[in-house]
Amino acid sequence: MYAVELSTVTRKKTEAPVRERLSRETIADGAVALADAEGLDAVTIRRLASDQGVTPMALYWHFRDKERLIDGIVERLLADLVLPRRPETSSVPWHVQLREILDALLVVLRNHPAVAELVHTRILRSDPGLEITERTLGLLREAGFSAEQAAQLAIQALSTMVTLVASVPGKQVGEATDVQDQRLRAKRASLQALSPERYPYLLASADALTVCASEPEYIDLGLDLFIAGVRGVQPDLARK
Amino acid sequence: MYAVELSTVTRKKTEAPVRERLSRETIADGAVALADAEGLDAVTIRRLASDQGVTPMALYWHFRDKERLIDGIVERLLADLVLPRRPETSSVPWHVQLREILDALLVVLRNHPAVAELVHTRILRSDPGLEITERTLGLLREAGFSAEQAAQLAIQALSTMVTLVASVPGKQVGEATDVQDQRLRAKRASLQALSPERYPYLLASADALTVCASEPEYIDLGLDLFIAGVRGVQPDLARK
DNA sequence: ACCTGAACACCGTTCAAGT
DNA sequence: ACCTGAACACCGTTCAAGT
Repeated sequence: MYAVELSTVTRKKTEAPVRERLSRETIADGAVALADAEGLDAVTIRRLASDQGVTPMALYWHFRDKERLIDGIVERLLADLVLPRRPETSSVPWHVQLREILDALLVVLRNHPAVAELVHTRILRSDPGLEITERTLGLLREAGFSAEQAAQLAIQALSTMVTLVASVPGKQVGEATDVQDQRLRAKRASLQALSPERYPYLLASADALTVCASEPEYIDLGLDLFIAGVRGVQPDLARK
Repeated sequence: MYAVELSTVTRKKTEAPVRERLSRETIADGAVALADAEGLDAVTIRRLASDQGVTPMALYWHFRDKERLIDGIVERLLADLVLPRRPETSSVPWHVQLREILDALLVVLRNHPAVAELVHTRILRSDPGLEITERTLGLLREAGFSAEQAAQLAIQALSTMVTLVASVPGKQVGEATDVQDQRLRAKRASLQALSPERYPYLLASADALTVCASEPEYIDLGLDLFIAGVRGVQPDLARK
């Protein structure tokens, strides 16, 4: 693991001859950029510090510990969230509005898929996260769900979106293209080597299980699936 | 982080005076037990070795690296998977069978929620994993989905089950009860401190967002949701 | 207010050597 | 075949000190 990092990665310090001041924002931005480029594992305190041309301990003035730094990353990510305006008439069905809201979340997650998973446990720690949860809960209540059901569905909505972005088959951020090709080739081959008697369906879907032909299609299907699910479990009394 | 571990955890070595032989199975079992007891973060090569009364390097004779060891954990977990028999008549609708299969997966995941997330990228590396995927694909094809759609839905089915178990609100494996209480109290308080004008629905659902009143209910809702979703996106021609 | 230096207690892993 | 010892290149974090 370390060996791979050492041999394939050249540490590009982004330090200017004279460094600009550190701040929570520049650190978090650096972390997002690093994750996008080399994957989440590359995001360490020491690496972030060295990229900024600064001692690891410098970061501790801005964040209490790594956990808070990660909170900062998520906050930075969700800051870009643009929620659709609340419609003025009540003519737009709740499930259409819910889809629009979740789509807005998907947009920011897909901008930085490497850090998407971090959002999972941290939605309620930022303003935009509170906002989107509030809107989601409102729509679910409108659909007839109880406060408790709405809470459970809202949590599942958000984590489904995160999982969706993080589970696109064949994708692994920060992997060199040749390594990725090699990995996928091996995976496909191991599936195609299976017994056709025991695993006919696996063989028929081997390609699609290995790599996603169309990422947008995959994501859209996941969103369709979730919305259809919520409509399917909607309390009968409120159905509309 | 380390400070916390050091102060709250007493390293109980399970070594007998005379150690029994190591094996891939005993190591993987130890890892699962450790994760159950103290959370996934506690599972390190060095800790596992020390628990078995052995040098860290001893593990490298049994597993090429930590990645493979984790594969071993997942294999161990999925070995307990008991799939329902294939019904002999075709009178059982596909979605009922799909539910039974996913329920079987949920059973093993819920046995060891701490390692559930590891299954996500590793289903196809074990025999039982191939088996459940094959069955899932078969039912989806029967429902009228294409080989590609079936693959995408199968992946989402499995990752939804994993996420479901890993996302039960308020749960965090390997956390001392008093620490957990404190964390949840703080979370609830921060939600209840929100502005009632801006966040009326969040306030109404604050408790349910903090901690799960009923875990089985939460999981069941998630499963209902998924099945309803698949039925909702089922190609019209094949609907039955 | 913002950052550095030195130190500590951990990681995963390699390589040569022991039985 | 199975395991140990010593070493390496990393981690996050604390604490005291510098400007």
